[in-house]
Amino acid sequence: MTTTPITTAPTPADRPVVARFCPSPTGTPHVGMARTALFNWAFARHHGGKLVFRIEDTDHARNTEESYAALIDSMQWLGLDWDEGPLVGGPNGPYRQSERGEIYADVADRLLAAGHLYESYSTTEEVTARHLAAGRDPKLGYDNYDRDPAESLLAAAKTEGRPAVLRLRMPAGDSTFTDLVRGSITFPAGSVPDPVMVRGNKDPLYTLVNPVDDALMGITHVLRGEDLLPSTPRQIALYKAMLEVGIGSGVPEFGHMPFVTGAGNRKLSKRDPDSSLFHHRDAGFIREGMVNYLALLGFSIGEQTDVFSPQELVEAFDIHRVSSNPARFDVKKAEAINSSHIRLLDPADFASRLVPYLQASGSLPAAPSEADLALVTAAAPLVQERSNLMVDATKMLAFLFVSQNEFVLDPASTAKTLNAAAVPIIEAAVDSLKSLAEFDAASIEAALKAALIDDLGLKPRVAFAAIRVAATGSTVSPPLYESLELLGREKTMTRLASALAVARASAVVS
RNA sequence: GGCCCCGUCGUCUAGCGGCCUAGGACGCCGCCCUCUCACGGCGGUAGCGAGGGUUCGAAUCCCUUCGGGGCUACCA
Repeated sequence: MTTTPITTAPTPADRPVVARFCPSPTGTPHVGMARTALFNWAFARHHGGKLVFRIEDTDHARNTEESYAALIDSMQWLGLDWDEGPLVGGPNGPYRQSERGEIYADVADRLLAAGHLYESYSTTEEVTARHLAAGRDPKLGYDNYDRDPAESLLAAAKTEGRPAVLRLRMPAGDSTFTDLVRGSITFPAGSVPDPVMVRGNKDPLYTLVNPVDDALMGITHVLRGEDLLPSTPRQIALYKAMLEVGIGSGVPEFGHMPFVTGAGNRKLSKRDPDSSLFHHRDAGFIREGMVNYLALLGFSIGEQTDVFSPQELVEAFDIHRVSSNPARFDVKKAEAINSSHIRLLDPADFASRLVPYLQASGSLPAAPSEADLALVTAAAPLVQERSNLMVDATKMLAFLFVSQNEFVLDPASTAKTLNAAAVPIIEAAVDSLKSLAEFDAASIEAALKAALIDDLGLKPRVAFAAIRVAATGSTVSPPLYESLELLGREKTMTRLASALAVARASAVVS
């Protein structure tokens, strides 16, 4: 038996990069999946190549249209555009495998005719029985028994009416290839059994369909999760077989990216909310923050830099610099990165991105008025640098949008500040504010300081705490004077009056 | 069990034989700033899994070992 090493050919300079992202539409988009999409996108864009977006929906039992829509949504949200695929089409479509059945059947026929595929009638039980009988480990997997079956056995199986699966005849010898992120990897001869390519019911499997499409779509680089690393030898073998029957133009290069893990060192479970991309979007991650953090999971742009834009990522991306060890998804760090990006936003941009979050939290109606939007624009700068997540901003701004009868005082804040000692403070504040000529931040500041700091001799932090809770409902709020200005004189006076009542009541009780 | 991958602060990483008494970031702990909360500034905490080699010199190269993970389907 001769040894024929399987090696990926180096990409010729005249072969433009064509990367691809090919998820299965099952469940809700996972952050690990998003990271894979991001790296393929960054790789393609960095090299001025193409990104093919393909939907691997051959498993009819698990695929859903909802999940398909979510996939598109997540790509669009992250700003990862593709050159071929759903919505944009392309010369090698369709891009949903469920619509490519005839192509796979044709390829399988040609491979079968050429002898690269063969009919296999062995059942799992029969394979196990043979291993046991020969004193081998029954977990060894398929034994390649049907490669060259005696005519009689084949005929017997056929007359029994047993359906045959189609298996790929793996070449002899070690499988060696150079992984773009891990370097040279060798699978010893005999460690990869002949894999099933087509089911007994004629349905093509992922094992066939994925390389077939990559070949037909001219994919030059396959960047995917390391869980697929063990399937690489059989895929390379399939590529070579296809080449012999005139399908495709070469074996792509492979790069296997490390897992994104959760707590412990376990794979981020689908049930863990941190695994859900949209969970984070709903919590207030902005696109730039998520892209940046996802990129940090296995890639670093430089020794002292960890905040960068999608564009900077594209410019710097180098698949050879991708780390080969798994990365934990750390929400704290992700939020810190996100907050940096929120601060980097142009104020007007920040304000407009705030609108949907304000709508989701109920502060704004589905169709906000001009006045509503003007208030958002005016208020946004007060919270832009105070927010790690967009929802932080909505929480701090809610007091501006809530009507007086829906306005509620935070119990803990109220207990701490709206007590007997607050009565003279609020009374003085009311007096100083009611006759103010201009109700703007500067005037409010001057009036409040004169009345509370100078006249009552209070420390600022105790003087303003009661006013803050009275107006915003909480001890945590945007800056006070600006908040009052935006609230307006009328609402401010109303809230001060009702807070005064609360303070007096608490004084009576105590 | 077999095959494969991985192993630097708690976490993500820089490091690709001397620039390392190991750098950055997040977290955490102090202090400063301050109308709250943040921002910002300053300082601190903490790491090369272990054992052998190779070398004048090893976080960096080799071997072993231990640990973690993946694959081992007529799922993808």
